[in-house]
Amino acid sequence: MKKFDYPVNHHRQKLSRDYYLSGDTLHLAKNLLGKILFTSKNGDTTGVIITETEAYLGIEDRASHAYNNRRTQRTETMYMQGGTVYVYLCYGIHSLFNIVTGPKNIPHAILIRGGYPYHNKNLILSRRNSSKYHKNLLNGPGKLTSALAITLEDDKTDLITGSIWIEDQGIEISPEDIKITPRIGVDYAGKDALLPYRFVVEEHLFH
DNA sequence: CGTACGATCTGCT
DNA sequence: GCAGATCGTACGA
Repeated sequence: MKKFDYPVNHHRQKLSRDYYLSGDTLHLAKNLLGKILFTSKNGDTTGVIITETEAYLGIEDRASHAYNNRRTQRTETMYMQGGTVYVYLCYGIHSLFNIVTGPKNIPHAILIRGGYPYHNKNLILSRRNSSKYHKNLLNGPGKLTSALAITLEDDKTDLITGSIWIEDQGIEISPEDIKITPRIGVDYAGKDALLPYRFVVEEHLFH
């Protein structure tokens, strides 16, 4: 069993506006693997290592909410500047957490689909109604938001100034440890359903 | 207005 | 492995 070697000296480095403004959403989706996603709720801060992402490439991507330049009350968030949080309700139950990327009016987003406990593990466990870590604890976008107490009210939060943010704490994921697959649950997207826009850290790195 | 359905999870079999 | 939960959103009448 291989255990990931965390950096000893935490050099807390919150990701900047410029990071999210990059127009290369596929690169960002890969680069976000290993970064730490934090939320602060009622004075409690929790953080998870991002281990799974999916890219949604705006108006030309049939799987994207913003396909064909669709602008509605819900999708308006996707047209905000990079570094904005996009949360929407899925299946009537789950709040899914996305990061808007690129400049204003380019509605790209990255769905965060999985993580590994990093900070305040006890609160993460209790929010997930679990007594100990197991491999299915945070392996899904709804589980992740549950663990971090992210709700629809967090939609439009700014990752630079708000109570949700992402840090680089020096965890590097090498390309050979990233599995690339089609996205999950987008069968309706026709040929775009097969695009290799899902990025998953090999499971053996964390447990 | 009415209705169909979803970037899912859980519990039960 | 599968059904049921559960409600906001999108879109058409």
